[in-house]
Amino acid sequence: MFPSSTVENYLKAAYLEQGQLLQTDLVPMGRLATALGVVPGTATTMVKALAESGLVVYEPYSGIKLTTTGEKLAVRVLRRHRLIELFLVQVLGMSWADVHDEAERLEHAVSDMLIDRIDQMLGRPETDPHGDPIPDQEGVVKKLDSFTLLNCPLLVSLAITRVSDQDPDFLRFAEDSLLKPGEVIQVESRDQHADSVSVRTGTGRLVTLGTRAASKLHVEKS
Amino acid sequence: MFPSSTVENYLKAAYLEQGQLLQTDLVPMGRLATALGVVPGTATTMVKALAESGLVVYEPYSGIKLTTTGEKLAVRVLRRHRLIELFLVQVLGMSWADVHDEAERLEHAVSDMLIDRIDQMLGRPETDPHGDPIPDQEGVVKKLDSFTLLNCPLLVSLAITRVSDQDPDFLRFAEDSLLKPGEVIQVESRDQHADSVSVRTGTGRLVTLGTRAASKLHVEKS
DNA sequence: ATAATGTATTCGGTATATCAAAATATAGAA
DNA sequence: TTCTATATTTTGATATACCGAATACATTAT
Repeated sequence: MFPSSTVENYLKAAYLEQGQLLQTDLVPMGRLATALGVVPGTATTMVKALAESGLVVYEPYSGIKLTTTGEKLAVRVLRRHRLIELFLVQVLGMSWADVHDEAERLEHAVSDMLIDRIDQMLGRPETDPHGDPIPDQEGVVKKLDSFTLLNCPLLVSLAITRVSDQDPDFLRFAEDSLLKPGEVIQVESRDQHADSVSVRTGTGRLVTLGTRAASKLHVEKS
Repeated sequence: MFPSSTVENYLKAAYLEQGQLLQTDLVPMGRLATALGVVPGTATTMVKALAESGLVVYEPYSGIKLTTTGEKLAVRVLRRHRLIELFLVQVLGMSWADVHDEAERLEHAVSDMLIDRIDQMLGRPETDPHGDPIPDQEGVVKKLDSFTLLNCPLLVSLAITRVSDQDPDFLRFAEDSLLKPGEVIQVESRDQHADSVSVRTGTGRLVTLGTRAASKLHVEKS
């Protein structure tokens, strides 16, 4: 059968969590439950059903890992989500700060036919409004961006490529500070003890960010 | 709370059925169940819940009627549905034959904000691709069209205003026969015994329809 | 090695939405 | 009026997805 919205959300969450794991390759239950906004017990129950359907591998007390099938489905959901986000910004003129929530619901409702049409209309784009890569029809995801404001070289011209946070308030702040993808900036200095990073924006304004925020801004040499 | 997709579908179906009742003003359970593709027992259970929530008035063994609240909700769903259909045709270039099913899912996923943007982008349209009226923001539905091919005058120039069937195959047939909304035609003759109606299309071609099909084509003097 | 801590799992329940089949009501025919 | 056909309701189950609280496990600190 067709995966329910809930199943799609579990797979998507597992995929995204998997992408930012450090040591192991298993996503622990707690992470998954938090990401989905459910209590751990619910995640356990659901994950067992997903394992039953061959979408994840479940190691009790350790965590889960997507199977090839599960990953394919997750990537397709991500493709829909990101194409919709870009469509909403480019065609409907919505703010990049608001498109995430809208896409969160639409991603489960659009047909493959419609998504392909949108993809075509947008010219087969490679990234969404936040700079996240859009998987292609075959499910291939371009893995790029090496630097964040925390580990990039100082005093060289850099272009923002990605802002990895979906909170509308943070996104509006980034927009107002000229830190949207595409903007050119330069990191002036980092202060280990102050836990901060100072950035010179395109207009010459100096913005100081905490490392938490700085780690969300990805750049490449420009 | 917010109505579920299912509740929205029940209200929408009730509204549409209510609109084509003849004698009574109560939609019988059977009609509702058929429209929704569920067994009668399911409809009964659900309708009791809807009555509990004050969305319908339920008369056991007779049928249901939407309350003011229920009707408002139904009309809002219909507004979303029809605006989406038109958007898919006008902006995404989809065929009018295919947009119904797509809209059927999207209508439950779009926000009011997005719908208003779409409405604005389309120039506050009054009808969808099938000629059905689009309720405005306040929920006012323009009730028009008086004639169908079954009761319109013969041998006068008429414009198709509405095609009241959502079956893609029928819609494709109508399109191919130049019987889409906007097309100008003329009814040549009706034959009671043959159960048929003969129509001269814009190109001078003669198309003969059964009364069942003819009743789905609405016209106005042009 | 054992206790304490934090994470996971299990268990008993709930809400929503559905079906199949049995029971019952209504309306029309005999 | 009684019978019968049709429509409706009731009943008992099922599937999905969730919560809260009790329990079990694993790891870390003592």
